[in-house]
Amino acid sequence: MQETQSMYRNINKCLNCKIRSKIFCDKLNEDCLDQISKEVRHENLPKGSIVLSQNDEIFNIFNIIHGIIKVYQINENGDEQIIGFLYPGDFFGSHEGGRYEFYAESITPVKLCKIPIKEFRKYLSLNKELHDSFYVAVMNELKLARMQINILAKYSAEEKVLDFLKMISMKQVGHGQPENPINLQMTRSDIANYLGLKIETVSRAITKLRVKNIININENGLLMLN
Amino acid sequence: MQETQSMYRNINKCLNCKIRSKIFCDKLNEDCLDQISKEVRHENLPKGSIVLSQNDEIFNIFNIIHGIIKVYQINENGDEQIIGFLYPGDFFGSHEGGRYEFYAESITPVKLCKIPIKEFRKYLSLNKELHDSFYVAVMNELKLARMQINILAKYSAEEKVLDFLKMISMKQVGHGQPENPINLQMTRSDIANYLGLKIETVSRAITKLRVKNIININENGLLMLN
DNA sequence: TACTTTCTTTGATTAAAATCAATGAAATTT
DNA sequence: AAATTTCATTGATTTTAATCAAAGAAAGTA
Repeated sequence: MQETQSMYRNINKCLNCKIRSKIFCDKLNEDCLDQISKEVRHENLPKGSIVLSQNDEIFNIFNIIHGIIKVYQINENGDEQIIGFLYPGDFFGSHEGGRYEFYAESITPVKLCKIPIKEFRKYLSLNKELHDSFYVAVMNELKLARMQINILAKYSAEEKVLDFLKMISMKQVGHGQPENPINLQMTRSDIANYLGLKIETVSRAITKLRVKNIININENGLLMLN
Repeated sequence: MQETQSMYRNINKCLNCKIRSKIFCDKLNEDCLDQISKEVRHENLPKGSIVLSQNDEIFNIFNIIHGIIKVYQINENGDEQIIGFLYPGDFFGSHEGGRYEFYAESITPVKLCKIPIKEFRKYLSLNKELHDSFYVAVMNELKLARMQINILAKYSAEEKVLDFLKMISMKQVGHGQPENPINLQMTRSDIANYLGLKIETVSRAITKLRVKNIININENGLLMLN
């Protein structure tokens, strides 16, 4: 971690950030960007890192620069419930009440942009466009949650799995990847948990979808939506 | 609808509103309240009224003063998916993108407070506390969506139904009702839809919970959580 | 490379929910 | 009040997913 960075480098960190256009950062002018650049840290973390924990006090919010994060809650029975998979350009960590409401864990190596919430709030109150843009990001979280509800309420395992694959494909497109092949970085166990199914059921559903030629495995062993 | 109202009546409409403390309105000072009172309309609607429709342009946001609203989306297959039940003190109708993302339909007679979004936005930008409070309300929606995800991902129908009953009980408490008995205003069909189950399964789950003495029916035929 | 360990798939069996069907209760309409 | 419609419960059967079990594939470690 380089604590001493030139003004020039600070500007560059945010100005040339490859996810800048995906998130509220594009609402900051160069002056602002220079200011906030000084507060922001880029962190590289290996697969399996817990970035933040449910009930911990909120000190930072995060943007994903690359890699995938799984987000889960521990429910009243002590069970893990995955509530989302986050991709480059997604942000996470902001909540009312001062404490994180879920765990965030990397399922691939990740590069994160870590913004101290205190600093961020300052810019929020100064910059109306940023405020609005942040609101859009929260609304997007809500949209995703409702997408998951619509998937979970489906009756058949096959439908759930197919919808899941379509959603991941969409996510890929969202950060500039092609819609096919589908890069399933999460384990069957994670998919099963997300969908309220068992591992074996997910596996069988994928096999059935393949037999029906709704999906297929390409020459590189990667999943394709037909 | 009385279009001519005295200043005095306007102030009273919001100042003495019984849900004022439940929602962002309590962040408005008397001057503000007087201003916004002129814009706000109270509407009484019978059971079964569609208050707003998915994809319609957003002109108003709503607070529930009394009664219950069910919120649902029509998914890509044309199926209805209920994503929430709203109670007095809940607000709905605000979305990014300028169009409502769901239908809102009364399942009891309701009294609503209807606020033109244009006016509301004006106050949002003038009043930082209101802005923050509104953000809290949106975060609360997100929390509820995640609660539904946690319920839907449960494996057994019995668990889903029990969690649903607990949630409704909590909702009642939230607007000043006792936690028991549970007033299930929605039909079995609505509950089943919300939980991703069939009507018969919901009915059987309730029977099983009663046999296990986890719930019981009191002398007035009302459901009690034990 | 060989050896673990973890992850994934498939099969057989059991358990649970959907479906089909009928009846009963409640609410609404006439 | 009677008739109709809607809603809720229960039973029998079928379908689906969970569970139990084992083997094969992939990834990580010694």
